Amino acid sequence: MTFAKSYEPGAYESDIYAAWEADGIFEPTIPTYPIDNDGNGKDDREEERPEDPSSSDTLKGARPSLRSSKEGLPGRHAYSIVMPPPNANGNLHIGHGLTVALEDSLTRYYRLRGLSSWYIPGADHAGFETWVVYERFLEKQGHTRFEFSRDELYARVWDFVAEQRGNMELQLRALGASCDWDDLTFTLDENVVDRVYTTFEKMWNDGMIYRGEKLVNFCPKHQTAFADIEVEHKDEKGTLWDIAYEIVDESESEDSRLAPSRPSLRGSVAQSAPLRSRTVSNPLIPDSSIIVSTTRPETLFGDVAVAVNPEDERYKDLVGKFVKLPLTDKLIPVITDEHADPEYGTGAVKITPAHDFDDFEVGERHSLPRVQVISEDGKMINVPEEYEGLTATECRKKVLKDLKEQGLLLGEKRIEHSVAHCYKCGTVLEPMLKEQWFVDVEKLATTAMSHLEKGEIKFYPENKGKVLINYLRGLRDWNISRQIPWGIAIPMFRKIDEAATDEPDWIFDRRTNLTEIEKGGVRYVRDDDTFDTWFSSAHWPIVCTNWTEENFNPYYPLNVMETGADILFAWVARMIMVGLYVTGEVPFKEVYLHGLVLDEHGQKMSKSKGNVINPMDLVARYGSDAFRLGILRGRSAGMNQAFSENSVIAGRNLCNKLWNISRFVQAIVESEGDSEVSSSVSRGESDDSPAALRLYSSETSESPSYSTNNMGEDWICREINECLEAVEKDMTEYRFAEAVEILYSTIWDKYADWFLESQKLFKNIELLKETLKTLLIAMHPFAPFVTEAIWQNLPWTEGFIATAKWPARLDYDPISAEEFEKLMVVVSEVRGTLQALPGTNNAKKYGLLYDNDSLVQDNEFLIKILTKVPEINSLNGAPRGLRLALANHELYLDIPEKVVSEYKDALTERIMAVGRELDALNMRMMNPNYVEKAPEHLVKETQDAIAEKEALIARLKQQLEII
RNA sequence: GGGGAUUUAGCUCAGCUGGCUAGAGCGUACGAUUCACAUUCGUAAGGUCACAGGUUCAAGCCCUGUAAUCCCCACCA
Repeated sequence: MTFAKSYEPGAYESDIYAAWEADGIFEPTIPTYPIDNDGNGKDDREEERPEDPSSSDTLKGARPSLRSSKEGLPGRHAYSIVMPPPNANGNLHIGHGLTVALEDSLTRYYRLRGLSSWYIPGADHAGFETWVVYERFLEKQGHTRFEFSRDELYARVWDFVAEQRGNMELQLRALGASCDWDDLTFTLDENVVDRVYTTFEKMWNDGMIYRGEKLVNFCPKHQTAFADIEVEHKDEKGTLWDIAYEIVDESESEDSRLAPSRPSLRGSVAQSAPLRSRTVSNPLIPDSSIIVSTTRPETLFGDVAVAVNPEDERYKDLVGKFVKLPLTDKLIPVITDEHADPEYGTGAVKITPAHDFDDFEVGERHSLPRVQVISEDGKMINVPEEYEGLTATECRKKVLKDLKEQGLLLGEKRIEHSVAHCYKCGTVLEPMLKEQWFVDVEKLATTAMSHLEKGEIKFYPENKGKVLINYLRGLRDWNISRQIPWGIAIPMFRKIDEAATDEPDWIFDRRTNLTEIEKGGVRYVRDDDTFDTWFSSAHWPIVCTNWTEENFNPYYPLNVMETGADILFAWVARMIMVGLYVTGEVPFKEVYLHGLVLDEHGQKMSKSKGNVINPMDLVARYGSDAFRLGILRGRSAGMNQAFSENSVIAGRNLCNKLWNISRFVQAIVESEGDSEVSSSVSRGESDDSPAALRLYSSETSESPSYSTNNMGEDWICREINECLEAVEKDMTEYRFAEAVEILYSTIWDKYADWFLESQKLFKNIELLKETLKTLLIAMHPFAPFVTEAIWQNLPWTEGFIATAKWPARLDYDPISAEEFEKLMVVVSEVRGTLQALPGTNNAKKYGLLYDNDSLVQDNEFLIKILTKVPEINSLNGAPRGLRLALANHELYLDIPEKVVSEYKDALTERIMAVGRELDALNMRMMNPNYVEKAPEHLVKETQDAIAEKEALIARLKQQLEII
């Protein structure tokens, strides 16, 4: 293969990925194995943070003996990370692009560091999301869900998803995700379902699962309930109506008091007995009524009380009395409850436990019945005949009209209040009384909090740990039932043999493939609901790593959980709770949360705004590496940050630069190097040794294959070492953008602009090879394709760069490296001054004169090539030309006096600028406290700087006088 | 009401343990061009670090307060 003139990602990427995959280099190398009889296999693990492999002896040397009796089964050296499973049914969006860029960089980095890295891919059945898509699909075909049984629907969606699947996996490959595809976990895989059932059974046996009649947020369109977290609250304008409830004389109502009943678990429509109509006071006189305010008049039929605040003096006398529910004969009591806010409206509030979350709680406190008046399909039930069957909206109109006619509607006003909406279709959610399965979260949350408070999980950004604790503190019981067929069936069966009174009403059974089962002669029917997807997703680290009770698993807990900050509560919190519950360990040691990718103006991407960026489109145009580099740029943990094509273009340019650097080095090696020399760099790994084994090949302190011959060479070694150190630190701290930035500047500004330029003069073949190799490996986690493409093109590298060994530090002479910095200052000053001179193309016109300056004298050719001045000579005789503004050098540009005088203004400005700097330094030294209290080295630095600037000013002034 | 963030160059963002003469990319201006790369090279301009106090020898960074922007949770009869 040869190097084309520019890097064409499209020509390499898919072949490279296929080669990686064919060689199985993404597979982890450490197996799990049974725990010994003593059962404490886990405890032998040494506390090891692979995130910090730079500490010298972490990776090299002694293969950790996890158990002396189990040779060859290392317990560390494992690095595991799971992919938040993308929807199996969809395409990747920009968020997935970021996810892969982050996670794959980590995976590749730790793979290069020699850890057995396992990036476990997944696909999500995305219960509700996919269901919505499928239902729409059904509708288009003229069908509805009600034509099919639950099992039929499940089978149909399975096929539907199977058709779509694979697309997403191809896209992940295109992004370079170094996943082990054999271990892809689908959220409906058998092992997932098994594990979920096991957990559910355990919870059931532990008494943490209960079936409760509670109010749930119910979407009338999708016919399913949601968890609190899935509800979207929006502020909307609404109307608040004042309605008079007539007060009934206590004595009259004594006999027909509405008996408060205990809310039974099953009793949904404990309807009060209808009461005969009776004479009442004049409704038009407010004194005879109690006025309540409501935004939902149609639910008044479900009212079971009117509540006032216990402190509210206005209603003291009314408490315990009864009021007549308008449009009916029902009498309901006036009760006291803190919920009633004396400041709001009239201070009296109607209580409708079956249709309002607060009222539900009030009802619980006062043992009030729950009267459901709106059914799941949105029709009125349990209401007077003339309202029966109306939709809630129709009913509202009629109720208002009828109230008005009776003079009971006393007022209305427009208000703004927040309304719960379906996050998918925007329909207003109806609080609905339903029996659902709930998880009692108290124990789970308490345990999770205690582990979090002990700092067992490190969060990036740090504050999210506290946010999570705060959330867990107020967590309410978790509704895990969903009324959609596409999901994991809840393994609970209800008794249908009425006669079997001794048997429990509900039993746990795994045979969810059957709608009806028999056990002990009793027949049971399957609950048709499925699990909330977060209930199964909460097991993700457990199921992806194949964690079991029996085996020691070096990949659990995960090293890191990387996911979106927006699902901290929905997912991360639940993984922690369930992980602890199932395994007793936190499921991951660190959490990195990324924010949203916004458009270039900081706006959220949305289809309606038309500002959606498709990552695959950018990959197609600029290459996978360019995309990855671009999206990591300027990004930090937890922040919603803008993204634009420009950053991808910058990434593309870097890839091309790297390509051309390699092309150039390769050309030098070919033209100058002889084969004998080049063979000495190969480092003793035989060609046929599998990649996996090379991971553990001992790292030795081999003597370098090169020697440095000039200060530029020492300098680049030093710079590369610093770069490596920075990248290692940045990766440990998840500072991806910084890692990319230091690589960018090292490769471009230092390696190409200075070192390679100087190598046009001095060619150090071995050093060129070694430094290029080092930079390529360091760059590989972020730009896997171009580095591999180059690696494969270079004749002196072997195997895949993807499984290469993270480079060791380069040897160099630090004094010589420091000298090069001085030379750079000289070169920059020459360039800058030439630019500032009037006229163009100055570099080629004027030579450089030095007086008694060994740095310049010794590096004449190097300076010439870097500044492009035509000649460099010793100044023989009196100074002439333009003196350069360098404190420690006697350097002149050989310029005619006429041109020099034109430079006078620039020179004056220069002197002023240095003067300002000098003043600031002097101010500092004049402060006795500074001299006394600041660290000694700082004071000395200041003194040195003053001396230097004073000397410089003196020289420049001298120059000015000459002009 | 409770909680969490953000505010630094025209734009998007770094700035970690206080030592800064505040950085990068993009953009802008000027210049270059056979010799790896115009997806290039060189040079430069561009800053009241939101504001007001405080601590300190020293504050972009720490403390107090203010303003603006944003997110999450709860409530809104």
